[in-house]
Amino acid sequence: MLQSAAMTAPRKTRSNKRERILNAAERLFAKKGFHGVSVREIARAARVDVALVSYHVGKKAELFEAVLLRRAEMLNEERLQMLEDCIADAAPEPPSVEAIIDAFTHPLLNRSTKEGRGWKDYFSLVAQANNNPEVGGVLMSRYFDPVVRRFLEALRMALPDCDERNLFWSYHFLSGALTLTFAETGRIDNLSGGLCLSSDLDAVHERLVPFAAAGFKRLCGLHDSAGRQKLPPAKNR
Amino acid sequence: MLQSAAMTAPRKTRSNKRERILNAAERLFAKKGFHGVSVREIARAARVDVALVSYHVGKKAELFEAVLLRRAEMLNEERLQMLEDCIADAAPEPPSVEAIIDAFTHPLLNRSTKEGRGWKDYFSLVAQANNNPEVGGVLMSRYFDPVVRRFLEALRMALPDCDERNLFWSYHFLSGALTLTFAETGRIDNLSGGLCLSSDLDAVHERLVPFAAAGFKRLCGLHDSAGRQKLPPAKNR
DNA sequence: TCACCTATTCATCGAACGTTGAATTGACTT
DNA sequence: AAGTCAATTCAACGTTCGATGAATAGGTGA
Repeated sequence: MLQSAAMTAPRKTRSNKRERILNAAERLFAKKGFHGVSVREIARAARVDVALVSYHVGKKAELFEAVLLRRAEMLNEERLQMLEDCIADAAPEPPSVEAIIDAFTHPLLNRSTKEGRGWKDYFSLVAQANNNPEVGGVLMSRYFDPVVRRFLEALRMALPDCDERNLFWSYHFLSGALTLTFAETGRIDNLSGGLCLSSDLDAVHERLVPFAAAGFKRLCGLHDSAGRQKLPPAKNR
Repeated sequence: MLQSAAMTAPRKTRSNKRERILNAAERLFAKKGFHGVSVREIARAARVDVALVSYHVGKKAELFEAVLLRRAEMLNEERLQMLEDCIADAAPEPPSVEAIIDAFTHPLLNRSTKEGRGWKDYFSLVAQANNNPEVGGVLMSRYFDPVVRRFLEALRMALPDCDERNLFWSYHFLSGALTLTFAETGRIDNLSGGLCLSSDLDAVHERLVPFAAAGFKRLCGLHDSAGRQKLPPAKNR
């Protein structure tokens, strides 16, 4: 994006080997995790000499970040656009909680179903990273939280006088549900005897939005602030 | 549990090195994942010779399973007991959705807060395993799904005529929210500017139960089956 | 034509990996 | 006192790891 001409058509050289490396890394990191794959294995899968990985991308950790960053940018753009659209559509009323959550989840679930395998691998990678104590609180925050803050602002419009901590925790629950979906581990296939499929993200999209919206409304109060129900103390046992 | 006497007081031999190995493995697997730790590093942390790992536990993969299994058994016992209690307390009425979800989550969150560091490490390990496509659909199913099925049966009592697929997916969302909580990545600390803390599982427990219960009721229909609201088609865009 | 620069290959470094067979210890039985 | 057996240590196997410096190829601009 920064170097305009040199990136798109630099005479005729510039092979696609860097892309091949990133693609292979994406697939293998998604399948086995950062430490579960060697740089040599990635290079082999990309049909590229090992030293080219260092040359084009850098060290192994930099390769991981490059894979993570590559798709995050376009994702974030689309999510913000969809959020602005849904705010504009509802104006001057605030948008519904459902519409906001849909703008948050739809660009992800839709890409994973409608586009190539690369996106599925990418989201599986995100799922593992998000639950990893080494990177979940750092890389994920860096790449995605700026967008998350915008969505939280919108949710404050839809849920006025909402308690801040309830809002953050509600988002946390939504993030966890979405994240486990991306992992596509097949566990629900087993549990449901084949009635539900991890890979059926359309089925998730139909259900995650109302599920999470109900949770947000319950915690963050959809009623007038006077009549809001109090949380149970949860001090049993 | 099988060998009764030899386990508890075998004269005086039988050091605790096997336990030390499992403890060190639990901590390091939780921090860096299966492939991120070497057997030698685990042995070093346990202050034990490398070969003792193979002798007492077996191969690296068997060590991982042993760590996972060790606490799963007592967890499952307590969860089932709490479920039976909550069913008995409510009888002859079916228990509330909130009570069932509390029986499902409380034994986990409570141990993680009230007991030693080992339990926190264990749950962090579970969080990573649950989101890992290599083991999330196999090991997690094997160790925890028998208990999950019992909870789903109870939820069918509380939510009669519930659509089966909605029930499974609702559980999936709950599992994701709970799982991300266990990871304790610190991401919400950053996002909320310190207002919420990953380590504050009491705050989670207060909120996860009503959040998830609202989602279950929304998806699985708390009203009479005639007046149930239909899901939006989600075919927008 | 020649120098230049990027892209690519080759060869190799030391370190760490998981696992195992053989040797040693030490408390108990006979 | 000798024997037994589980627990533990020691040493080493062959393999793979991430990284890099030096050499090569090949199209481009001077």
